[in-house]
Amino acid sequence: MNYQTFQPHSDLESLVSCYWTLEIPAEYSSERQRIIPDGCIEMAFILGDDIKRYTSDDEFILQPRAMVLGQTIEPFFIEPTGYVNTFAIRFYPYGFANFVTTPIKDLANKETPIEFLFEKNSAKELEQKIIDAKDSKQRIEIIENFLLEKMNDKATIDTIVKQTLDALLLSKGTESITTILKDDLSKRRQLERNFKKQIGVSPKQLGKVIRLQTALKLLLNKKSDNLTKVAYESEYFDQAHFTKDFKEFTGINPKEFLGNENMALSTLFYK
DNA sequence: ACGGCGCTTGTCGGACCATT
DNA sequence: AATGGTCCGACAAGCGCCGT
Repeated sequence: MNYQTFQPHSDLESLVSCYWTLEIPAEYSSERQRIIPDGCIEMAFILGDDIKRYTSDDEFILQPRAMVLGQTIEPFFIEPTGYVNTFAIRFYPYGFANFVTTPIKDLANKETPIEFLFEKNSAKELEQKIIDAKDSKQRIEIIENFLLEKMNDKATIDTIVKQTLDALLLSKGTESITTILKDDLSKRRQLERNFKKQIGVSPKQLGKVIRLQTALKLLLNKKSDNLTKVAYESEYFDQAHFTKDFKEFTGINPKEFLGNENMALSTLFYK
């Protein structure tokens, strides 16, 4: 297995978290993988064999080979059908709205082929270029040119949305929306509307995702002492509330997660 | 498009419980 | 004593709708 991340061009670094590639030979390719919401929007190009995404226990779809995966607020499962080779762009929560006119909320909880988001020919052309490129370095160049060009006719992000988002990130998802708005309570309705449109989920939901991610990082990196401690450090009211949120976003409870889950991928992604 | 009203729905603190 | 969990009421967030 070979997982690599790359830093974006400085003009894009406020919008793009990173580029990443994952390659797994068919003979090592693994069983079902649990994907946990992390607040980011990804654009991914499948360069290897198809990848399934389960829509229920025993039903699945094949993911589009050039797609955008919007905000998710519940766990889901994917499974390689053979050789895995993926190139992807990880956007910050607010990052992707700058490149498309589609409301981001329409992308939530599913994959959208890129030809639905960009002018059809340019999407096709982009996909082909990415496929033909000889290495990640070239792919990054291609995608950066594409994005930088799109940014020129941009719909830039709302200031209230950005402020709220910054506050959420800073407080690791613990600050209440009302507190963030403080004196500007008149903006509440507007914030709700714009946040959903530009980020894809409501402010509170993103806050919860961020808070859980904080806890998850603690669990994975520190090897964690006990769950109570992790809960308090991530500012959950107590361990019981932590478990409840954990289950909501991951589908399992913390102990199961630490115990028997194949955490290879999760660990990779939450450095 | 914005701000505001008010109803519905969701969240969280807190108390408490069963299992190990 | 630690852990994973339930339930409830108060309050926060979400949302349709309406006037500007």
